[in-house]
Amino acid sequence: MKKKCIFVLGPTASGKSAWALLQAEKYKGSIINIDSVQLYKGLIIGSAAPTEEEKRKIPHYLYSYVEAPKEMTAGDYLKDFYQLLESNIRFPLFIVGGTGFYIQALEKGMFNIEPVPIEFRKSIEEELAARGAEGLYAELKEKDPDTKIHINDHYRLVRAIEIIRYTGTTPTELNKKSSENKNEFPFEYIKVGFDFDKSDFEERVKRRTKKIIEAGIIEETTKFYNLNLADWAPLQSVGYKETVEFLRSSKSKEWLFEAINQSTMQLIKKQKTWFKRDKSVLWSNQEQSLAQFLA
RNA sequence: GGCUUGGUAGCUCAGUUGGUAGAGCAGAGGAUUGAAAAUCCUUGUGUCGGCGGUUCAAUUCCGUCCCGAGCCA
Repeated sequence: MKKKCIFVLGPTASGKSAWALLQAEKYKGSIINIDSVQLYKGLIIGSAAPTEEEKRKIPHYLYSYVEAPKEMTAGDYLKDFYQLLESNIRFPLFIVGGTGFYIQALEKGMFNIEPVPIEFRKSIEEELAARGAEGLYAELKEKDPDTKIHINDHYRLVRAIEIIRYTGTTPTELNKKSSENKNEFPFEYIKVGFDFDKSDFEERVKRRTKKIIEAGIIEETTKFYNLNLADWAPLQSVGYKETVEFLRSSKSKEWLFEAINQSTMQLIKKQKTWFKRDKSVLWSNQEQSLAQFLA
């Protein structure tokens, strides 16, 4: 039988994990995480990562395994993913999560350049801080006239300059090459999506936020906060960044609830925008689609 | 009751030496190739508390009333 994969995607709080768990049991498959926060060890409550009990039922991979202060990148994720596939894991694979960027990276690959040394980026960032973005942006425009990067998007600006200076080629060029090479995902796959209307999400998110706070996101965050890890990238994510602020400035628990609630709704909106443009996602009759695909 | 002060966009507030107003946040839409739950872009008509008066013209000045805050009784 061919090895098959099912991407289970959608905004946060859309019920994809629960569905995937059921289906993985039914088809005796396994579950792989594709959520950029659930990767980290110790960030369980705030990211609504699966519980130990859930993980016992079905093999789960790439959950809670990255230890602070390590920070993951999409490239690291790809590496870990393919390394995992070298071991003997059960198919069908349910790849579950809401990080569109990672899903895209798996599906279409990423251009293959060697990691740029940190000093490289550091010097560019210093240049940016000292002299502003104009110079760097002019350099980018000169080398890569078709760039879509905005001058205010400093993160992408620095990354583009780093690529240009280190590799001598441009992001646009690399992009073209990688789409010609088509490093496609090596298995047969479908993508099923889960989604709700905004008003339904409002209800779900309120419940989720309440649960997260009651389950102890404050305690969870405090552990990292006390280790001076407030700047650790994953702690900038929804739920944790609000809790860090809560710990820093004596805000009320009501404030925390509202803040997490709002950020979660914003996250959902952004995730919807990401998934909307992927026309191959099956948004309805997920179970039939799955049965058909696995038949 | 008197004095002071405030009432401007859903929220917090700028501002207009008189020519009907603008930021941040929120909301809406979008981008997204190693931070992605991050980062960035686009998007602002609202009886400028009510009613009167002065004026060619009032959100701006004057009067009065309503609501909030503070102080004094």
